[in-house]
Amino acid sequence: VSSVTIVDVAQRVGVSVATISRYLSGLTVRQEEDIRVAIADLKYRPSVTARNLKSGRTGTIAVIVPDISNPFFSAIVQGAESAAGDEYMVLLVNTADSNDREERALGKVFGRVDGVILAPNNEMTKSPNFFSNFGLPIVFVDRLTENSENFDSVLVDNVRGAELATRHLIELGHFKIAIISGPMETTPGKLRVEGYRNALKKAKLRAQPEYFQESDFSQSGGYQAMKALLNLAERPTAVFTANNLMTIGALEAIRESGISIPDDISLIGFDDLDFAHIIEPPLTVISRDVRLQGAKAMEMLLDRLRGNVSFPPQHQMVEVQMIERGSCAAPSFGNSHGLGISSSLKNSNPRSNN
Amino acid sequence: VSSVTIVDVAQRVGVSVATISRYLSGLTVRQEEDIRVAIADLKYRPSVTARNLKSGRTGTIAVIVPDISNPFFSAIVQGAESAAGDEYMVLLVNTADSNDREERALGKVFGRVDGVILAPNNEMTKSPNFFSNFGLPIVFVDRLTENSENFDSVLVDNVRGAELATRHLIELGHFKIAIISGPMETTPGKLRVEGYRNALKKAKLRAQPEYFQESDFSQSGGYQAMKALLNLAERPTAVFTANNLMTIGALEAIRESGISIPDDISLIGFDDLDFAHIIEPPLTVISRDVRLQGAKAMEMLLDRLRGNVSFPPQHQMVEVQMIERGSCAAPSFGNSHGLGISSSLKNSNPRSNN
DNA sequence: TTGTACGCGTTATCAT
DNA sequence: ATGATAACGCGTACAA
Repeated sequence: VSSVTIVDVAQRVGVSVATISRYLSGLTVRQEEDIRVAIADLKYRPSVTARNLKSGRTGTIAVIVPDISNPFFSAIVQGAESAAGDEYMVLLVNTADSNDREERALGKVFGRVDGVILAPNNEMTKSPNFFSNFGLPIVFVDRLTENSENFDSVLVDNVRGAELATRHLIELGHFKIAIISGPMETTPGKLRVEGYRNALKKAKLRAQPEYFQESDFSQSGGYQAMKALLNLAERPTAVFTANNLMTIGALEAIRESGISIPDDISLIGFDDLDFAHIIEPPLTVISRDVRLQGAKAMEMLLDRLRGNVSFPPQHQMVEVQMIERGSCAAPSFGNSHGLGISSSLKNSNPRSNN
Repeated sequence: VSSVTIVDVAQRVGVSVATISRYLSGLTVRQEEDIRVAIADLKYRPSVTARNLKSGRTGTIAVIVPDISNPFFSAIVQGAESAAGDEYMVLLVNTADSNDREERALGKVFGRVDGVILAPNNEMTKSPNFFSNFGLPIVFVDRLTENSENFDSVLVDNVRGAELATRHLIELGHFKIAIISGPMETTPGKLRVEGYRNALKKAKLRAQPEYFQESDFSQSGGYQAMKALLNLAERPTAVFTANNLMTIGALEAIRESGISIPDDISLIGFDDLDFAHIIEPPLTVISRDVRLQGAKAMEMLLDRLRGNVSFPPQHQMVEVQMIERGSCAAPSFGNSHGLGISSSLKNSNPRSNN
């Protein structure tokens, strides 16, 4: 676009292009001052593209996520961007939860970037193979794929987080504990169910199939799953929602049904919501530092890029913590199970609007 | 990275590089089949960088926003990304509300992108000059700068939105109406105040200085501003918060103070929140299609890029609409001040819900 | 310190 | 339809 090249500057000053190039690289040259003014005068800007071609590097890193509209992935992107520093910029791609789009995205970024931070749609994608072919550095964030153990990754402690949540409910006295889970073919989907089941097992509680709702990590999915749970003859007294969006959906369904948190049902979600402390009751959640997770992914990638390509794949984990607020309480046994009638009193409250 | 180039393929097949290049461009060549297998065999991938150098185009568009963690800007980015199509990818930059970083960002993206979508930090930045120097297509989104009328832009109808909100409060019977405004040096900050004042003027209401709180579009800013309003001797009966984040902050402050919405105070915000309908009471807001706005910006840019560089600067506007939910009601005069009885007849209608 | 000249991987022009 | 070759803009080894 700029059309004024290094030769224009050279001619203007009356030196060779090499001299200009050296000046640009910070080397000491004779006519520094003349060159400076010539550059300013001509409004010369070095061509990034030409430099890329020479150097073989692009100064760009791709961040590929399934759903930017999910605040979780926004935060990942934000963390990665902030950690990129002055040296690298981030190329953002949304795969819209489609494996097809994900693979095309990988094809599209190839050659434009020096590395990739990928949150794959699910574990079935063949992304790793793609990259092992070409030797592009890649780090997986939040989610893995088959064979991805050969690559760097930054996960969260999914199992522990889910166990923490479930145990909390158990300790409050619940035993009819449901889970609204993400897709079992995703890493967090699978592992959070594992944590849930671990906790039940340790408490010698049986994992009842009707309390397991596999959903899709979306708000509407969470809504429908919660609806289903509420329609059960013997509905759970507590539920663990496996991600932020589904927690919102579940909340919606609960609000709509007119039952109250935590009196009628306890709710705990994986990942905090920025309004969790504002609503009534404030939501108890399993939380983690998402931006940090994104930043760590970027840092691992930068390490690779800085030549330390040798060391074996690193697998980092971000800690979780439970933030107790007001959405979990001991179960009330007044109305509960026993004999099918349980839910008859539910429709006693005539809130129809909204 | 791939190190296998077009000449490798050419040698393998036994033709010249020109032939391979032609095959790649879709022209008909003799040994199509041989070439195909050679490419697959060698795992050859054309160098994007080399192509960029030749063509002078990068296939990339920069999207520069002040704060990706703000869901509003996330949605802008998302809209832009989705509208980019197969031809372009988006390079994301966060300026973290710093003019310095914004200008450095412009410098960094220069040469790497074919165009820019910019939401400037404020109207004081000299970004437009920067671009007019180099002739890089740019479209402003959501915010303008001085002299930016010479460039494409996609705004929202700020004045109308603010007027709508304020008028709604007036019609409910409020006359002690406060605004928590964004920075006056930003476009939405300035124009939403204008709309607020317009509405007051049309109703022959005086804009009282103590009811004007200039804040910074952040959650904590909204929180503090609302705190200040609540501490007033004669506190407002209604407040209009000029963006999403400040609405959240205001909500926090109100919750904390123990007064109730809408009985003690009415609240209406500019821009919807994804949990606005979940909380109690659900929030009345001025809403717009943010993703559409981002998508429009991208489309305008693509139009320019497709050669229609000639037509004069376009200034599009996205429509707003009010979504009435439950956070605004007629003022209750039980506890309040002296004798502004004027609007007493309005609270005869007990519309509280939805 | 400076200049010359080649190469980075492609595409496009010009002959053939 | 194909081949040779000159650009694209820059960095750098080499020689001076």
